Amino acid sequence: MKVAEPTVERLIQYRRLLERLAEEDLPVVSSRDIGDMLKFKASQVRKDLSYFGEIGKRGVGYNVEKLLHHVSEILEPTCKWRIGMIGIGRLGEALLSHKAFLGDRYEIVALFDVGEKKVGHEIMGRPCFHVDEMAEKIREMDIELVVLTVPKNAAQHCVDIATSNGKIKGILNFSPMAIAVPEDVMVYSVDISIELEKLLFYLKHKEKESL
Amino acid sequence: MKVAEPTVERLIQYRRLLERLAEEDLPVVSSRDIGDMLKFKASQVRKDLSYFGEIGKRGVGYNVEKLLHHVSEILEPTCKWRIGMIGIGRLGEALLSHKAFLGDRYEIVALFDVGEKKVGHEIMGRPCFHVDEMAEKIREMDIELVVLTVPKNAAQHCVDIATSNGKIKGILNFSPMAIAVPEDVMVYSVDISIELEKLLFYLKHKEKESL
DNA sequence: AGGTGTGAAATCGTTCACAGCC
DNA sequence: GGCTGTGAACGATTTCACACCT
Repeated sequence: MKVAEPTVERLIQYRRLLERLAEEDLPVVSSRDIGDMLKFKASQVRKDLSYFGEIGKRGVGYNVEKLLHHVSEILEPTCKWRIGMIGIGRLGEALLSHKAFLGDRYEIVALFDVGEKKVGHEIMGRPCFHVDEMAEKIREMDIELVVLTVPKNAAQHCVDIATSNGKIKGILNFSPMAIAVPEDVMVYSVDISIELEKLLFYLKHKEKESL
Repeated sequence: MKVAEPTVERLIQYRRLLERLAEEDLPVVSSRDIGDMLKFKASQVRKDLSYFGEIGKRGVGYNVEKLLHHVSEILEPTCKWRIGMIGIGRLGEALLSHKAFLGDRYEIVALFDVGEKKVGHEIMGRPCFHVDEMAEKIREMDIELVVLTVPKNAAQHCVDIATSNGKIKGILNFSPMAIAVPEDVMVYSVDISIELEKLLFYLKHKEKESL
């Protein structure tokens, strides 16, 4: 079954919200409640949730526990992913301790860098290897996913090494580069300056309008 | 003139690419070249670029300098934005030194936190104030934009204080929360775990398919 | 009454295909 | 021949509107 990307994005947010609501022991929510809290239209919420079967009760709403279970099921990965992080600068270190990477559906098992102060040491409990050993370690350690937090000049080089032995299935790219990868590797990018610049652009336009 | 969000996103990437090409003294590029480098369809590139006037030469391509100037003009803010950063944890510090915030179109002029070790000190050259002083400092220092890098429990509270005096026009939110803001405040969010989870979701689905 | 599930309509964004210019 | 600019076709996503259930 094919699921549209905006839908997946919202499902992830539903799960997050539902986890909170479940903790607060709220028994039911309506699509309108969810929409208000997450800033989506109620009809959008209903469409998303009905996509995987009828789960709500007409006239009542959705049972929080049941819905959470349902949504989690949809999102749950089949296995625990082993992740390598390339580039342990400030951003890399920040991400290492970031909640996003503390889930139990994945684990950062190895770090890669080129700095003498890092290679050969443990950083926040994970071993750090030299980028030159990366292909080897990826194979040895069964790493299928990498998080890329290197400066833009190094990005493509690191990607080439990482993907060279065909083990890597996905890359989460924090560098501001459009990286080239083999066909079967999936890339998602988080580009901080794009979001900042978008905000600036639309702020400018709103100002113009209101003159 | 209204510009679609995906278009703005691409324009930002065109500018980035063109800056590089200009440095390399490349005189002209075609829509196909640009598309290949950024992974967009050539027709998409042409549509985006023609949206603001005819700027290319048929049979030749686009003059790099001229196009860069043109695109920059479209994206250029009307003023230099003064930014406040709320929450100086690891992520905040990483962003402080991140290239995204080093541009000359904006400047982080103040930091806000609650930690004793930070408040009252300078961090990477910027003064850090207590969150309780935020409303006051925002007014005094003419801050119109905030970057929010606080834990999720603190997010809404900080947003409420920051927006309380109506000076703040935009928020770049790094916390995994749908924050509530006054109508005239624009919010963009960078949600790291959403991107990671999306990647995991589609990787799972690709695996299933290929069975 | 109140709230879900869902086809149909509307909106938004991308891609095609080709005329027109260099 | 090569490449842009653009209306028209297509595809994707959101929203509406209402039947149906409790």
